[in-house]
Amino acid sequence: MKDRIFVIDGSSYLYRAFHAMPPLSTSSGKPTGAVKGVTNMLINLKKESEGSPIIVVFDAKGKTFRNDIYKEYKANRPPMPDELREQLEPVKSICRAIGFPLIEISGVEADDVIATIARMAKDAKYKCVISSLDKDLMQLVEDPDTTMMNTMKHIIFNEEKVFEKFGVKPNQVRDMLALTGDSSDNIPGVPKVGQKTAAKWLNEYGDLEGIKKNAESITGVVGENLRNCLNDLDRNVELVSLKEDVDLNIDFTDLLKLSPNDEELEKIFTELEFKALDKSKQEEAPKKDSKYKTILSEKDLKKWINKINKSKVFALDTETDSVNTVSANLIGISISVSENEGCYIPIGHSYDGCPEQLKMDHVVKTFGPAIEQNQKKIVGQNLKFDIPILSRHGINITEFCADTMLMSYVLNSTATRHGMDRLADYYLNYTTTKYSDVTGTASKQISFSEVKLEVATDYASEDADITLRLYNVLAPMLKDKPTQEKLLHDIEYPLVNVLARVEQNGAKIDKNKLSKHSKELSKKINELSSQAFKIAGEEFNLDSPKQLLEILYEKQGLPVLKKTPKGQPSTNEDTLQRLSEEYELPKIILQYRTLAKLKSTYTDSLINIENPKTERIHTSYQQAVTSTGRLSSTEPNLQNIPIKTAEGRRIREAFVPEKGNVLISADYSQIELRIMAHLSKDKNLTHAFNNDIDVHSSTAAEVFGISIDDVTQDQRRSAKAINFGLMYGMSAFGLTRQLGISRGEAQEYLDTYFARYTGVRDYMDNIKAQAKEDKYVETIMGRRLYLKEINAANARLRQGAERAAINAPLQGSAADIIKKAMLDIDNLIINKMSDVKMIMQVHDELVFECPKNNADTVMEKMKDTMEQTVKLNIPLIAEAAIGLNWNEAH
DNA sequence: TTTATCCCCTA
DNA sequence: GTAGGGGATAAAT
Repeated sequence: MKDRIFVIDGSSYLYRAFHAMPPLSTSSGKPTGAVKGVTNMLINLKKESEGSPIIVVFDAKGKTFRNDIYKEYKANRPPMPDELREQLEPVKSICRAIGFPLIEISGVEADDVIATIARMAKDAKYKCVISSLDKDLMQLVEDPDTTMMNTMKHIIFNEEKVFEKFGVKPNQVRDMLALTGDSSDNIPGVPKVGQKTAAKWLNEYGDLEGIKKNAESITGVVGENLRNCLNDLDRNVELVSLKEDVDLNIDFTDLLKLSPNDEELEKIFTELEFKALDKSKQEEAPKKDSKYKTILSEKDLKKWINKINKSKVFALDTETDSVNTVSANLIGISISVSENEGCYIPIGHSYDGCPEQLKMDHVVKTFGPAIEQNQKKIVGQNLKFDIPILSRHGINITEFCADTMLMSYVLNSTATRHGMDRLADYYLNYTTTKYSDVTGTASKQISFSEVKLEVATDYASEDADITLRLYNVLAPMLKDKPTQEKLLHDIEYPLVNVLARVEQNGAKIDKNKLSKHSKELSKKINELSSQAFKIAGEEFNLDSPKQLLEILYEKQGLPVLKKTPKGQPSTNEDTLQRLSEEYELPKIILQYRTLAKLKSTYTDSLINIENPKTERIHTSYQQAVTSTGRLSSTEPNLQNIPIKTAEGRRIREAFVPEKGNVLISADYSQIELRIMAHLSKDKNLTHAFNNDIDVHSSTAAEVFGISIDDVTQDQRRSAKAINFGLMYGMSAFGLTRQLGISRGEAQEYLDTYFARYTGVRDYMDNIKAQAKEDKYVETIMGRRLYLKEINAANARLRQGAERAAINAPLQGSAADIIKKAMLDIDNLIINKMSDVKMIMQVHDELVFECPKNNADTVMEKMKDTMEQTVKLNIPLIAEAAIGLNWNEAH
């Protein structure tokens, strides 16, 4: 066998490691995640190479010859993130210290250097293994002595594997890339031609020349597109072809030498605080050797009860046949008391040949009390799901140790999404078995109860195991952040049970009212469609922006006022509104849209989503989704029920109480502006709120230099736009659009505003400066939003982060406050007002249902609790009302 | 059947 | 200009 050499695409792995690893850093704050990832990879490869030479290639700075061929080449590539740039040098030092020759050649790309080395290796009769993730390099595999490997996934690409992945041979990869283009390199391909189509053509006609010759015979839109692009294809081939004769300034024999410097390496590792890379730990990659146990006997169950009793903490997870907490049946429970260990207690599985399981009754009677007594040790992932399920079976959890989803959320709301699969990937670098892996999807989906016990045991126990492992990683991270840990324990954890109750309570809807409304809408929608078709002279799908733009702009010839981000003429409300001043059709479309939206999104879907068992609708509140700390609401979203138009408010009228009850709604008045007054301590703003003066009128009086009594409706409207705009970090340009005034006028408004409200001005300046320094902003309760783009070189990204820096403390503090109010109110309900139900939260509003007779007292109490829940420099005001439907109560 | 795009509803 | 969810269509799979 020939000797091998390995060539590593350093840049490729650096980027990959940067995105795959959590943002680790040294105690002094130096980012090290990517360095660690690459280092791991290098060490693994060194072991695997069995002493063969290893060469590392990096991209050099600056443009390459490809930019001369095509000036847009890689033009859309964002600059390297600062956090990655800082890690570039350490990575190179480590490569050198390990002893790998490191090559950077300017004017060409790393890919060209790699191609050159592969060619040199071939000349010297070596086999070449390229370690990279870049598909461009696949073309080099056309040589049988050259292979490519994905070091992280341990896949070796030879000719066969390339064909498996791309559907073409390595020597056709070049042509394929020319056809499809490459969005990451900004090379445009033939529109609508992806891997599949390109492979089909290449297999049919052999190569690009063959395709070009037969271009006339290819039918359809793609054929048309191909013929339009013929001129670009040669250029594309030139761009994707690799240069094999780069002058490397080094002899091949010199590339084969290894010159390790262990002392230097040790020193670098110490500087980077890489303890885990000690020699002892380099020996073996962690291997999964879990022993998960299926619990089928009373004796085994007892054993695990003992384990729980003796444990410090344990992870718990439930398996059900539905994601809906109101109707889900308990299928099994999994437990883990130590890492790489776990058990699954099946209860409700049912399939042919299913072994006999423990009876639900027995589990509830013996295991239930064990869980309840040890509940302060429970670690879960999204316990808001498990708690109501267990509760329906008589196992009540009111307190728990930790919820890994919320730990991750409070640590950093935007680092990753917070579902378990993502957390395992992000924090443990572990790929979990997915729910759909065991149940299938869509038409082939089976219930979890039909999953075989062996499979279910592995899946469910792994969930508990991973949850525990996540806890072990996240808990120390939180210990370093006492403010965030307090937020977690004081607000987020107690809120879990409260939200679970709100969800279980649900809201009653008047289905008759909704279906009547739906029918009326249908009728009007049909009338409007007919009118639209008449004007258009043909029938078309009014719901299709694509068809609509053809009718409006191509057939009717209306002027194009605005385009969508993707370059299509826009048909959005704003545009149609302006067009309808002169034309009839846009006006009809607008009316159609309004009604169609109400029908499909609200009337019809609310009717459909009512739970047959409770005859109420149960939303699901997401506690770990928003960047700022707000809740969000799904299935259905109860936080976007219409209110602005009369027609829309009819939807709110369908939210009703049970007979004998009423609805109470209480919402914070101007809470975000009040928080701005509190945080900025601005004199003018504080004065308005302390004296209960209408804040928008007050702003109008200041900005327009008039007495508050002389403020017109129009001036108040402008002031309101300014106030809201400020909270969103808006510029004069944005205000121009909002108010339809000139740029100069808008700037004047803002200048005057800041001259009058110097506290607000200073606050905004300070928060931005602070954000640039810290890379995060905080709410009044210490909730953090990390802003990694706050110092970005790209102005658009940086300004976006600046706006978020201004808005997040306002929006997030408001979220903190209403969450605290919900806890206070829930306490009140449990202890003193058991006939009151909290049924909805809409960011600054809470909705309750309670018996009619004491509604006045309840309303006052809720209003008072909301107002007193935190003490700010200005008063908090909640406005409350009682009604027989949500519209009336608001 | 999944994914991306456009549009529109809320605080 | 901030923060969200979701319906319908059309293309990709």
